[in-house]
Amino acid sequence: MPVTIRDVAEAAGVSITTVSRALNGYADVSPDTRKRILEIAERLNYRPNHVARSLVRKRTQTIGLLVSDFGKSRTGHHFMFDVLAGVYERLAELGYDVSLVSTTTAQQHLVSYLDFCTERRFEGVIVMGIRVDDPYVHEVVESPLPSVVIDLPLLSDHCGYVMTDNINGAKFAVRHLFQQGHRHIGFVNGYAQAAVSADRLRGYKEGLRTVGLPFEPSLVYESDFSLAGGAQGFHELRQCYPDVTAIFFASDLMAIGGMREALANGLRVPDDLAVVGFDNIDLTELVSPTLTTVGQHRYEMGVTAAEMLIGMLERNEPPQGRLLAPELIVRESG
Amino acid sequence: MPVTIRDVAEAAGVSITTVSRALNGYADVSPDTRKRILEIAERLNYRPNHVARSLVRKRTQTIGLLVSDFGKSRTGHHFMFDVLAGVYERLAELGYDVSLVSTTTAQQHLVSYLDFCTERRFEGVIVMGIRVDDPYVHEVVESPLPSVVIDLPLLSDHCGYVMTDNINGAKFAVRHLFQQGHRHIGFVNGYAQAAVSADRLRGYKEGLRTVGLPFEPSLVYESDFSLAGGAQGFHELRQCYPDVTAIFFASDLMAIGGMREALANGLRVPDDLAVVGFDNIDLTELVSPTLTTVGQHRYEMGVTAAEMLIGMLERNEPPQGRLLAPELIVRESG
DNA sequence: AAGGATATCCAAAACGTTTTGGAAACCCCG
DNA sequence: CGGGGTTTCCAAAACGTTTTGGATATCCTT
Repeated sequence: MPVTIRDVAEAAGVSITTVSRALNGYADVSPDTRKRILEIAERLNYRPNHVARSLVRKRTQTIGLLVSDFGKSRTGHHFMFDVLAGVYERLAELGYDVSLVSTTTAQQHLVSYLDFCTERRFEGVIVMGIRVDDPYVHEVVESPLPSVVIDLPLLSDHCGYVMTDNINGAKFAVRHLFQQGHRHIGFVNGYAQAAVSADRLRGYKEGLRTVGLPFEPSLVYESDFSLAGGAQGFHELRQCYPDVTAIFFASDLMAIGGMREALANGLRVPDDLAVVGFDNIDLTELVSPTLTTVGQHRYEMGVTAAEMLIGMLERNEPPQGRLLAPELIVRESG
Repeated sequence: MPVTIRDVAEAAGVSITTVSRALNGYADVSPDTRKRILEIAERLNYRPNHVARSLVRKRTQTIGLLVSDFGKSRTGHHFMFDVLAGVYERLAELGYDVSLVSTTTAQQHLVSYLDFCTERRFEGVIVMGIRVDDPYVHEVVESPLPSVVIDLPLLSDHCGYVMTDNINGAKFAVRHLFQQGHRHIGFVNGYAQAAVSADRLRGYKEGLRTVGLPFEPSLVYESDFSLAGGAQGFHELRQCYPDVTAIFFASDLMAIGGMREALANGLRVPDDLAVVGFDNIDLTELVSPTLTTVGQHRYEMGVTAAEMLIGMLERNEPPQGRLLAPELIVRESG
C-alpha cells in the first residue's frame, strides 16, 4: 500500500538505483534529475522504509533501554524518568531510536534479555534500575552486546557504567555538617544490596577522617531507603548515642522520615538536629524545613550514558566507569 | 557475522523453507526433522532476524510512544512514568515492541511526527503529554495512523482517547466537602490550555448543583498547576471571599501550596480550611496533614490505552473515548 | 581524430526472512 | 495395480532498500 522507491523510480522514468542515490545525496546524479526525483518523491509523499534500509545496511540504529522492572519500581520514579529523558534525548540527537525493554517482559517470553536484543538487532543497550544481586547482571557484563549500566559499577570489555560519585557526595555532606559546627554526626544508610550504599558509607568514613573526627560504629545505622526506615534510624541513633546533633541520611526519603520523627519528638531542625539527605528529589523543596541534600544530576547521567555507548559503537572507544560529580544543596534543614 | 536461517538449513541438510516452518511450528514437517532442526538451531544459537521478518511480513509489531516534550516536562513525572509503565507492560504482554518518540526529536529532524512513524512502519501510536494548543494535535487526529491519546479528548476515525473522568472526580471532591459540612467551597483550577481544566471546572459546578449550593464565580480562581500558583489561589480566594471554609485544587501540587500558605497564615487544616487536591501523587502522603485527593489510575490508563490501540489494530474495533473512574482518597486535610 | 577522463545512469546482487505453489514419496483402498 | 489422499519437503518469489561493478555518453586534451 505505501509508496515505495520503485513507484518513485517509475514516475520519474529512472532506475531505483538513481532514486536511491538522489535521495541520499550521492554525487553521480545530475542536478536536474535529482531535482525532478525530489519533487516526485515529495509529490508522492514517499517515505523510505526504515526496516528495509536496516536490513540491507545491517544497522538498525536502535538501542535498547533496559529497565529492570517497570511495573514494580514505585520508588525511584523521579530518578528513572529523568535519566530516561536524558538517555532518550541524547540518543535521538545522535540519530538513534530507542526501544524499551523490561526484564519482566524478556522473562515472560522465555527468552533471555540478550536474545531479545539480538533478535531485534539492537546495536547497544543502556541498563537502569538493576541491582547487584540481579541475575541479569552476569548476562549484561559478559554479553558481547555493548552496554552501559547506570548506577552500578559494572565494567568489562563491552560494558561501561556511569554513576554519581557517591563517595564524594557523602564526604561533602559530612564536611558541610562539620563546618556548621557539628562534632557528632550520625549516618543512616540504605540497604546493603544497593551498590551505592557501600560507597556512601565509605564516603562518610572518609569525610570524618578528613575533618579529623573519629569514626564511631554506633553512629551508623543500616536502614532501607524508606520513609519509615528513616524514622527508625533516627530513633536508634538517638538512643545509642544521645549526643548526636546531626544525621546524614543516604536518601531524601529517609531524611524526611527522620526529620519528621525528630520534629514530632519536639526537636527543632536544624537547631537541635541537623539533617542532610541524598538525591535531591522534588520533595526536598516541599517539606518544612526544606531539606539540605546531596544532588545527583540525573538527566546528565542519561546523557553521559548515551554518549559513552555511542562512543563505543561509532568510535570504538573502550567502555569506562564514569563518575558524575554530586552537588551539595544547602537548604534549611542543616 | 550472526548465524542465519541458511546456516541452520545447511547444518541440518534441509531447505531454509523447512527450517522456517519447523521453527514457526507449522504442521508439514516430520517430528524427527523438526527435532533435529530445533537442536541444531539451539546449538548454533540461532536468533531469527526480527528486521527481516518485519520486512517480509509487513508488520513491525512496534508501536510508537509519543511523549510531547521529554526534556522539558518537569511536572507530571509521576503521571507520565506510571502511564508509560502501564502502556509498556501491556503492549509487551500483547507481543508488541514500543519505541520512544518525542516531538522535539521529530522537529529537529525536520520531519513531521507522522512521517517519523511512517518511515519506521510503526503500526500505531500512543500519545501523551500533549496539550490542546499543540500543533501536533491536528496531525494526530487526522492521520490515518491508528492512535490513542492520553488525557485529551481527541476522537476521529483512527484516533481514540482515554482519560480520567475529571468531571466526576471534581464532583466527588465537592460532594465530599459538602458532606463534611462545608457550604462555601472554593476552586483553584489549572491553566485553561490543559484539556482537563474545563472538565474539572464543569465537575465543580455540577457538584455544587447536585448538593444544592449556588455557583459563585468569585469562588473560582484560575491558576497554573504549580505550588506557587496554589498559594496564590488560596490568597485570592480568601481575599475575595473570606467565608470560604474549603478549597478544592485541580492538582495536588497546588493543593499543597495552598495548604502550606494557609498553615503559614495561622489557619488550621482541616479545621479552619479543608483542602482537597487532584492526582494522588506520592507527596500527598508525606505532607502534614496528609492530603485528601482525587486519585487517577495512572497505570490503568496506560493499560487501557494499549488495549484500545491493539483492539483497533487486530480486531478492527472502532476508536473510543474511554473515561476511567477516579477515586476519592480521604486523608487528613479535608 | 584518438584516447582518456568525467559525468550520469542502471542491472543485478544482496540483506534474512516468510510464503506460495507445487513435487516427490508414501500409504491406503478397492 | 491404479488412483486418490496424505505427508514431507523444496525452489523461487517477494519484501524495499543499498551497493557494486560496470555501461554509455559526453567532454577535454593533444
